[in-house]
Amino acid sequence: MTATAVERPLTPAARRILAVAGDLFYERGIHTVGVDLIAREAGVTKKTIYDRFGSKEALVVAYLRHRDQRWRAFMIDRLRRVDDRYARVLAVFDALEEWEAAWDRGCAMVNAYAELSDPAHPGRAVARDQKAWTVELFAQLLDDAGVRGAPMLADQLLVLHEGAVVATHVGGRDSAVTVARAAARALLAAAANPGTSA
Amino acid sequence: MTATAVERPLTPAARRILAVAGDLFYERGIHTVGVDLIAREAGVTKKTIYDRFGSKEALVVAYLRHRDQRWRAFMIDRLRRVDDRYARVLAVFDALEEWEAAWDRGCAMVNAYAELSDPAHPGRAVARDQKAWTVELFAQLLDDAGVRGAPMLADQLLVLHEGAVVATHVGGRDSAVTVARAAARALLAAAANPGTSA
DNA sequence: AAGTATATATACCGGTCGGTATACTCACGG
DNA sequence: CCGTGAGTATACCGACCGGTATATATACTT
Repeated sequence: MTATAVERPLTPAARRILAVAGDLFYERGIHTVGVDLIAREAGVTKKTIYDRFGSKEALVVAYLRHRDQRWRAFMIDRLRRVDDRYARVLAVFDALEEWEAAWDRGCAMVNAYAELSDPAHPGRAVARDQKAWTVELFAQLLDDAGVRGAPMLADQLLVLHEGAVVATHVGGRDSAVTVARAAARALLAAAANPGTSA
Repeated sequence: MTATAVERPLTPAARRILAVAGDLFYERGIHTVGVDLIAREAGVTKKTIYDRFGSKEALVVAYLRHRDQRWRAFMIDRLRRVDDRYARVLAVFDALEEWEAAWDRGCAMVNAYAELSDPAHPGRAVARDQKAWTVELFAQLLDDAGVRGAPMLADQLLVLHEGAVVATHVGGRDSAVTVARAAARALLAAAANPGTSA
């Protein structure tokens, strides 16, 4: 009963803290940003941070969750605009391209995984959940499009999705999302029209 | 002339430092590992570290370079064992699977990119170079296999390669390399036997 | 009017950060 | 025999780390 705290709405100061911490964590990394800096930038004292979030670790988890929610909401919104169920599968890559253009430091979940080396850190579960959600999204979209009998395809699309982000930022390959979408289109076509190959 | 230092062989202490720092940086992350810890674990004083490497940043770069060299040598060795030029393209994923089984923290280059938020940090160039080398490797293998006229394919294989690593570790999807190899096989077959699809 | 929640300001804690300074030992090569 | 390179030991530096303590002000509820 007491284990799961009630989701109370954030106080104004807490919202400011989360916004500032989100920007700083994403842009400069979790370890390099101290709570003193967050307090200063948010116009808040350290005590307020600890009163609202309890610890830096909890603040990091809140940051990752918030970021994950934004990403999911963005993706759902973009997919809703696409009528054709078949095209909607590939529209994930259009949305990714748009998202990528707005952020220059890659995937916050992947970056957090890299920084949080302790397997027990709760932030890792947030990152893992996002990837599970994404592969489930692909599976759902494929099912909606009537593409069945290709059990690996949703996982393949996840791999293309994650690889596109890494290739863009770490590899500096600007067209990686386009490249990934072309691969996705080919795999999707092969699964939708079986028998065209030996 | 004086800009590029001569590659002098590492002293025994320097080798120990690099080995220990490599393990610690990879396993726990660059920021969480201090030079005091490296000195202690390597049985060396801090002064020796700074005498040999000059700064922590330079030590990080040496770590990334060393790691990159190991990876390239491993890949080249594994590919040399495969006679068939066509199969050799997919053998990259077999080698990756073997490599992945030996390391539990994903790609050191991707992790370093996440930690080194300063775009000017020289470690970033090492990470980028590895991805450029990998895509060039794919392009060479495809050319050797006689697969031409698919200009995006090498980049697509890189995306699958990087995505497989992320999906494995961040996403916890154990079969991601297998999934990626299947996708690579399908894309390769389509490029090698054109005209089987509309 | 009292109590609670939210916030401020300021000072402090022990510990670690990357990096430097000083002094000493040892082995090797001219 | 003497200098040089490689190494150890130890102490120190200012800055920052995550986190806590204390005391005060304000605003909304009941």
